[in-house]
Amino acid sequence: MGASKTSTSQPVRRRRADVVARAIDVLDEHGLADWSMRRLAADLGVQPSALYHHFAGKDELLAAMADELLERGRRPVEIVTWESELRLVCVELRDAMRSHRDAAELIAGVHARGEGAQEPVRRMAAALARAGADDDLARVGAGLVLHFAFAHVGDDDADFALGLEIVLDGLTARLVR
Amino acid sequence: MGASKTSTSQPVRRRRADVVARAIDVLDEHGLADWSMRRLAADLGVQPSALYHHFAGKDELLAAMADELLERGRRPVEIVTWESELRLVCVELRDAMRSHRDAAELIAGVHARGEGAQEPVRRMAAALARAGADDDLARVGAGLVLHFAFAHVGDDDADFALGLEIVLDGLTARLVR
DNA sequence: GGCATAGGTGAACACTGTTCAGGTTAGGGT
DNA sequence: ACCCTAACCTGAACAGTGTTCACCTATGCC
Repeated sequence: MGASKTSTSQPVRRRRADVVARAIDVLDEHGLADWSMRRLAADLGVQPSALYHHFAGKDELLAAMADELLERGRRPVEIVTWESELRLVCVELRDAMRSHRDAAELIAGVHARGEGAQEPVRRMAAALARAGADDDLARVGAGLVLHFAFAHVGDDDADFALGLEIVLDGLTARLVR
Repeated sequence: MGASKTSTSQPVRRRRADVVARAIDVLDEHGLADWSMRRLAADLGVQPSALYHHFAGKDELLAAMADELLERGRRPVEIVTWESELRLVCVELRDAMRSHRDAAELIAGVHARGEGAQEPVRRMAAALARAGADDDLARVGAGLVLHFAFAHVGDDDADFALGLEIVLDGLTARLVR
């Protein structure tokens, strides 16, 4: 961005965003298993304790990283059918999880702890609800597709597509009745 | 040391199975997050280093715990159809994952690391192959059902059953064509 | 009875996340 | 221009973690 510093707008202590960006760099360089608060702090040239002014703890920082990766993966596409929406969310998720080293473990782990990465499942549940699914079907179906995406990031494109079609078939059978 | 017998150390010999059983007790009492080699060792009245005569490391021990829990969950039931086999494996998995505190995280984590808990997915893939699925469908289908079971342990019985039926519907559509 | 070895000791290494009292710096309001 | 507040950071410490090492010992087998 070519924006110059404007004194009219908020100074925007964007330290937090810097930390997240750096945290993702550290993830790329060392992997999730070797990612640590201390290593990130060292990489930032800062004491570990400084990180606790931006994040309550490691889990919150990891959640912010996951959300950032999901946000970067968003693509503005016009949605037509509920199936295309589900497919799009899956593709976005898949791309996000493959965009950086260990991003799949990161995102799945954060979601398992219920600390973030909640938006994809909300979007899918909403799409299913719009398609006429009742609450149970929307909730279960969205969770089904989400966890399918989590579990099959490592699969090749053909396997991933096949698995997704199986799930969508099962959902269709319950929606268009 | 010299003349008197050391009062602080009394070697108690254990076997591998004893250690695993105790490890599961510790899991029940403290949860997975607070489970540690040192805590288990203390619970056994043994030095942490003694555990490394039975297991190469923490991961191997956790894998042994997961396998033990899955083994305990096995039930000898006669199988008729591929669907009933898949359902049975799911129920066994679900029961195993609910049988002890944090058993779901344990089993899913161990499986994610590819260190054990590989039998359920093999059984399901074999059932699908017997039903006429090609290699791709058997592999993808088994993984689909397995990860569904992993991801939805926390759901109530109705949600779990609904999700399973959706997946089975999707599979049926591709098998009986 | 001797011996191999499975099992155990206790200390140490190199880490981890987190907390805390206290210092430094930058911006906005008066 | 000043002060004040809040954000930001320091450095040390706490309470753990998994793992390794050299050395010792009890048990079962020939």
